[in-house]
Amino acid sequence: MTLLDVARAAGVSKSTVSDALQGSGRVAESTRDRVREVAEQLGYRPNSAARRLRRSSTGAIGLHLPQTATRLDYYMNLAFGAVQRAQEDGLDVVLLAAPAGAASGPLASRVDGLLVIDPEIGDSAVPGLLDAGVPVVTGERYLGPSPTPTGAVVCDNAASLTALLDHVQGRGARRPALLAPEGASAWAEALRGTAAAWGGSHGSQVAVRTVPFAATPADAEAATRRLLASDPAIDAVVCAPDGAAPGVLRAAAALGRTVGADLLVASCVDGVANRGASPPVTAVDLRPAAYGRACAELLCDILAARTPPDTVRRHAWALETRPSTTG
Amino acid sequence: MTLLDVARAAGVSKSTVSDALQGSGRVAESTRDRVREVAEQLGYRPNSAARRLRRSSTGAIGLHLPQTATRLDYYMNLAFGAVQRAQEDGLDVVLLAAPAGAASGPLASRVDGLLVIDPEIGDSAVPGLLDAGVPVVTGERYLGPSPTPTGAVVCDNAASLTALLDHVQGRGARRPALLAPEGASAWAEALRGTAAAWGGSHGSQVAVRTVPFAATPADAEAATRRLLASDPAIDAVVCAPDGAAPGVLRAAAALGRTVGADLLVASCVDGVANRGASPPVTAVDLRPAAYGRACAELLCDILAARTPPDTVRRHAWALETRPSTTG
DNA sequence: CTGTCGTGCCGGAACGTTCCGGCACCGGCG
DNA sequence: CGCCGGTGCCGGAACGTTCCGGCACGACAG
Repeated sequence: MTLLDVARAAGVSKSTVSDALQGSGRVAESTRDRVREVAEQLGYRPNSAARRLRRSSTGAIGLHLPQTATRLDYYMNLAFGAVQRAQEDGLDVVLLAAPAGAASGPLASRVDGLLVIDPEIGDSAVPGLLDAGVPVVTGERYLGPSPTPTGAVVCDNAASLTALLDHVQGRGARRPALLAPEGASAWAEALRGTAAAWGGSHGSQVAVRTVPFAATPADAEAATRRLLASDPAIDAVVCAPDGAAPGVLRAAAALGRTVGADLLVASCVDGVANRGASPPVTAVDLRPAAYGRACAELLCDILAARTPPDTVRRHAWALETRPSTTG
Repeated sequence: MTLLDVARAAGVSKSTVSDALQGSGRVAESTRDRVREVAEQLGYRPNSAARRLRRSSTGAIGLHLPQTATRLDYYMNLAFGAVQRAQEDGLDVVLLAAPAGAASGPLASRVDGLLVIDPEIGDSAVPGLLDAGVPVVTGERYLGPSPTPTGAVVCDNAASLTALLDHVQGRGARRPALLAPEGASAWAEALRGTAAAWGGSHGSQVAVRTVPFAATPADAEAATRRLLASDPAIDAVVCAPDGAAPGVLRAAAALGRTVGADLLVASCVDGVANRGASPPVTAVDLRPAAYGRACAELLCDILAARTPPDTVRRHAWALETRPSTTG
């Protein structure tokens, strides 16, 4: 079932069929309709390999997630959002594993563009991806040296953490603390900077402790115990990493604190762990599916030359207040 | 940088270059080495579109995950395992979102084969995938009508649940209960059946309650409260869904039970939620990354005609005993 | 009636690879 | 010396698409 078959059936040439179906070229409207109908009826499906060869595009984009992603449902949602958006432009999304360009073929001939989510300095695959010779969109900025400018979709982490701190202050907290992720990601940097700035402008220092980028509840529990032991006046804990807040709740319970009353708890990343906790935990909803969609959309726009390759867009977040801070 | 460029540089014809690099055809070993060297030095990368067109294969496989997967890090691990294995055969993995063959092109021209993980009867995308005209490997069996036989990698869920029940019995439990997932998946069916069988052969009925396929801790907590309220003699709870076991722990704590002592808790799916819980929860480790790898490997073998398309393989699990059952 | 222009369609050449048939060459045998 | 089989390499066709140049034809102005 090729273009030629359709052409024969419709009594026109393959060029006309191509033009008719593509919407390009000069084709009479009547012919176009007829061709479309014949193609539809014959169940014609363009051969993507031939199309890609001719157009010298691959019809696919690559998606790279942090190695730690294997733990976070956040990235799963993001991935599906990206797939949905890419699909609207007829693009496939191929999942990139650790040794990106190594074993398999060259990236450039396999994808038209790349989505690199939360690129960390320590991730050895990232430089190769940024330098693959295809347009790149990063989710959050890459803080390392970048050979070429890339597009990016960024969250205003400063604003969201500020909102969180303002919120707990509004609920009576006087000495908030932050469990910040380690690592040199844009996210980690922004949180630390914002905590310091907020402390400066509000007169009360924010106590900052470091936990792993992909902290487990156990990590958060241990960090919280140490934190509250060293400074019992802490009356609010903002736990940055996804899924770790339940650990804060456990530590609070163990230390006889009442979450929502004498200890407020919040998280910088919303997720099922926060919604399902007891009490449910106030969090910043980064809306991962929409975020993935936004990244894919930007890349599609860049590929279609609808926007310059170094475009930066913002992604909106929302504060979800729950009993862990509202009592 | 095409085959022709390499050919010119090496002073041979494009056919010879192709043969030399592919390892096919009759080429003198010396020529082969020289061509390889020239290609390497020139940084030649085969154009995948041209290759695919000529070979009429796409060089990619599709991966379909349950819609509920967006919650489970289990599937994320599985996906990465599959990607790694596929990469070893030079295949890309494209992520398939909900409306699989609808908006975008026809599946058959985009992928050489399909991985359909935990296919549920209720998933409307599944029949189309099974019927896409390419080899399919399912992770766990599909219980609905299948137009053509598919390959499958299965876990012995009966054996693993039996092992779990035997384990808690060995630790003194006399009245175990199961929080089984709803839905018509092979996994759900196997668990229910096994619970009934185990109860029959051990003289003590296993109490079975249904929770959502992708139950939250809150779901599990509520179910456990109802369970223990209706039957206080229950002394072990096996919680099937991934990530929900912490809810069982919360319910136990609220009802004054001591987990690991007068109430044993275990899960049918291991994950970070079990390892990081307090106390850590005994679980069946399905080794998702290895599982994904096994699925991809089977598909690769089928595509390479190394094994028949309806091959079924087993995947090994391991029981991880932790304080929630060992005290 | 002739020249010009625009519309609608077509033929053919690419895109880069694989693979088949065939040619030249060489050594061995009758 | 002529024939034959095998080895090593090559040319060309094909895969299915897109896109460019061009041709035929009708309309319209001069």
